[in-house]
Formats: sequence, structure tokens, C-alpha cells
Amino acid sequence: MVTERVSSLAKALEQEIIVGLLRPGERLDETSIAERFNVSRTPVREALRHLSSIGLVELRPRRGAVVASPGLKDLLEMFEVMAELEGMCGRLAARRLSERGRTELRQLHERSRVFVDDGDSDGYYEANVAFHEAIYQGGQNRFLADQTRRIRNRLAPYRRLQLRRRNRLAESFAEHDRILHAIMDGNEQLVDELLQAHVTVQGGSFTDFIASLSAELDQRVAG
Amino acid sequence: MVTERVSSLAKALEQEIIVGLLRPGERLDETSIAERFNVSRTPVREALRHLSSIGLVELRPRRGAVVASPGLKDLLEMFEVMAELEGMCGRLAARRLSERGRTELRQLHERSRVFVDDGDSDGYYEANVAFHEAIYQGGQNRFLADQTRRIRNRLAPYRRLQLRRRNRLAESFAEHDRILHAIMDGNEQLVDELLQAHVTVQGGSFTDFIASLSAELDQRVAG
DNA sequence: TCAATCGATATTGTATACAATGATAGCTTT
DNA sequence: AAAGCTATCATTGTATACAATATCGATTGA
Repeated sequence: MVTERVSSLAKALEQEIIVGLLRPGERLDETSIAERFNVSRTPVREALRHLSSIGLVELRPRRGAVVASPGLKDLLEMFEVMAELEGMCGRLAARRLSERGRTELRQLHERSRVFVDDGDSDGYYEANVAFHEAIYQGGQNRFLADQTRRIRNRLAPYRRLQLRRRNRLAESFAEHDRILHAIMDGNEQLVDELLQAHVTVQGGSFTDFIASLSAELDQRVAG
Repeated sequence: MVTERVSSLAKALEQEIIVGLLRPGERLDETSIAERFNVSRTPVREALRHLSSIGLVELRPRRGAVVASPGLKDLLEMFEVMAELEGMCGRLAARRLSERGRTELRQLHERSRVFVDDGDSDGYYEANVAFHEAIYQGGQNRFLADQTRRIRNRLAPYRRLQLRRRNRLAESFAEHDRILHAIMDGNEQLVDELLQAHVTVQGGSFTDFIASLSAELDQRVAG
């Protein structure tokens, strides 16, 4: 993307935000970050600006940077768009996935079964990412894949909770199964619907979903 | 978005790129830009980084910045995504547009008729932007509107040629007319199809479209 | 006791200085 | 004459210095 130091800084900070080490609303002091990474403020500022441009950080003029903490309305809007893009990836994959890609997707899905059986949610998390990533690839549209991934990452802090829900692993696996078959059948319409539901409602009721988002938001305000 | 000087710098440069003053592939020398705007290199670098993050500029490590010049494949990918998002805006607008918004959209469309009759393509360009902007608004999803606008701007340099085509004004107006009616009828499916076709094929044949993109690309390489 | 104002301090925004690397031109060699 | 190498130069990357502004606490007054 860019120069060495700045890009690794940006990646490190992005990862900390995605993983939840840096939580929404948290202050991002230029000097502290500079000291923490042993660099001057200059590359830190450039990294922060990049993160701001992709929506992970909010830059308030003369008042510093904070981890972006979108309101409930913002989140719903972002989920709506993410669902559309994930659905589009699925549709394109159903149409364009190569024979090799199909085999790979099937294998990825099969391999994720063990994590469900073991109740290994971290392991499943990785497998889940790989599954979706394979669908992105299958769409044969790198730009679309980038955009989708970007929104996905931006929403990551608010999706984590969802994944810890009871039975979520089995539910997710079952959904993946249906998605996989729809892709294999080339049923674009169905893939679209299944994927959209998969990434938004996340197996629970929509009300639960909203409630969990609200909870996350309250937590932020309280913190 | 950000601090005063940097953001105005970014906006100025973005505008120059969109309008075509700065052409794809053109070098963006930090020092020259700094001198041109009477600032130091620091804010220039930050502005360039922002533009890079939103895809308008390419930052090659230690080799400077250039106006992004995507290849044909990249362009097709971006058009594919833009079409999807414009279509989504239309679908949402068909579902959510308020009575006031509907009236406004109708008025905007009616007002654009004069530009067609006068053959005033610059005037129509503005009216066209306003028409689409009204649809964005109508979707009631600010995030989606931002994303769509962003891609639209990014593709602006490659859409300009299209708009100068013979008869394009009348064609575009006719398409807007169909889109408007579909929105008024709440026919989401139809709006989607019409808008996708409208923003990609642009009234001509798809082959013509590709050809014009290739031409633009060749021009870039030659320059 | 509380609110408001003013000043000290911390932090951001910008400029400049320095370091490091890529580009270029001239020279050498075959 | 052409290709490769080297030294110089231009440009980017980073650090530091300085300027400007927001934050926060103390003080004052009601």
C-alpha cells in the first residue's frame, strides 16, 4: 500500500481495533502511539489518517483521533451495505467459481466441521474467515472483495459478541452448508438471500441482533 | 473530515482529479504541490495519503504518488460494483422515499429537461448529479450514499467521455424517466435493473463502452 | 456551593531539517 | 557504439522544532 513504517503501523493499529484491543471510542494519542512503536509522530499521523479514510478511526480536528464508534443508525446502515456486498460476492461466485475453487470451498467447509465438534470458537473463527474469503475470491472481482473485506473489518468489533453466542458455531456451520450447496447449484438468487441473512441476522432473531448492538454501544458510552 | 488545511488540500486535489485537470498516471510531486498551495510538504503528504486510501491516488513506496490509473480489469470491476450500489440505492429509494422526496425527485427530473432541449451538456451534467444524489438521499442510508458517491467519483475520469456522446443527453433523460416512474411505482426490481444499466452501459452498446474505456487507457499510456 | 472565567498545560497542526533511497547522467570498458 | 557501472542529484521518509488551539483546573464571584 505504502511506505514501510507507516503501513506496518497502520496494519498494527487496524489489527488492534479489529481484535478489540483498542475499543470504539478509545483515544488514540499521537505521542503515546509514537513512543509505543518507537517512531516519531509523523508516520503515526499518516497511519491515523489512513485509518480514518477507511473508517476505522475518527479524526476530530484539533481534538485528536479516537477509534470510530458509530451510532446504532450507522451500524445498521453498514450492515445493510455489507449484506448486499456479501450477497453480491456469493452471486458472482455461484456464477464464476472455477472447478478448482469449488473443490477448495468444499474442503474449507469440511475442515471447519472439526472446530464445531470441538466447540473451538477461535478455530472456527479462522475457518469462517477462510470460507468467506474463498467466496470473495470466487467472485473474480478483486475490487468487490476489497470493499467487502473493508466493511467486514470495520464491523468486526461489533460482530465478535455475536460469534460467542451459544450454539452459534453449529448454526453458522449449517448456514455455510446451505450456502455451499446453493453455490454448487449455481442458484444465485438463493445464495444471495442466504448470505445476506447469514452476515446480518447471524442465526438469531433480528431483535436479538439489535439488542446486542445496543449493548455494545452502551458499553462504549459507559467506558 | 479532518483538519482544515489538509482537508481542503485533499478536496482541491480530488476535484482536480475528478474534473480531469490531473489525469490518470500523472505524477504528484510533493514539493510542487506544496509550493502551489503555499504549504509545507507535511499536509501535502497527509492529503495524498488520504486520497490514496480512497483510491484516487496511487502511492508507490519511495517513488512518489501518481493519480491512480486502474487497468481495464480494475475499471470493469469497479463499474460492476458501482452498478450494484446504484441499483441498491434505487431499490431502497423506491421503498423508502418520502412524499416530499418523491416530489423533489420529480421536480429535479423535470428541470433537467431544458438542458436536454438546449443541448447544454454541462448544465445537464449538474442536473444529472442532482438527480442521482436525490436517489441516494431517498435510500435513507448515508453510509451507502457515501460509498456509492466515492466509487462514482473514482470513476468520474472514465465516465466523462461517455457523457459527450451524441444523443447521450436525450437517452439519459429517457432513462431517468423510466427510473423515476419505476421508483414512483415502488417497483424495486425494475429500478435496480434500470439503474444498473444506466450507470454502466450508458445508453450505448457494451462494446462501445469497453472501447471507450480502452481508448481512455491508451491515451493515458501515450501521454 | 456552584457557575463562569482565566490561565497553565497538554496535544494537535505545520514547518523545517536531516537521512535514506531511487533516478539519472556521464564515464568506462568491451 | 552499446552496455554496465558509478557518482551525483532529486525526491521521498522520518524526526524534531515551533505555532496554535483545546482541555482542565484553579480562582473568583454570586
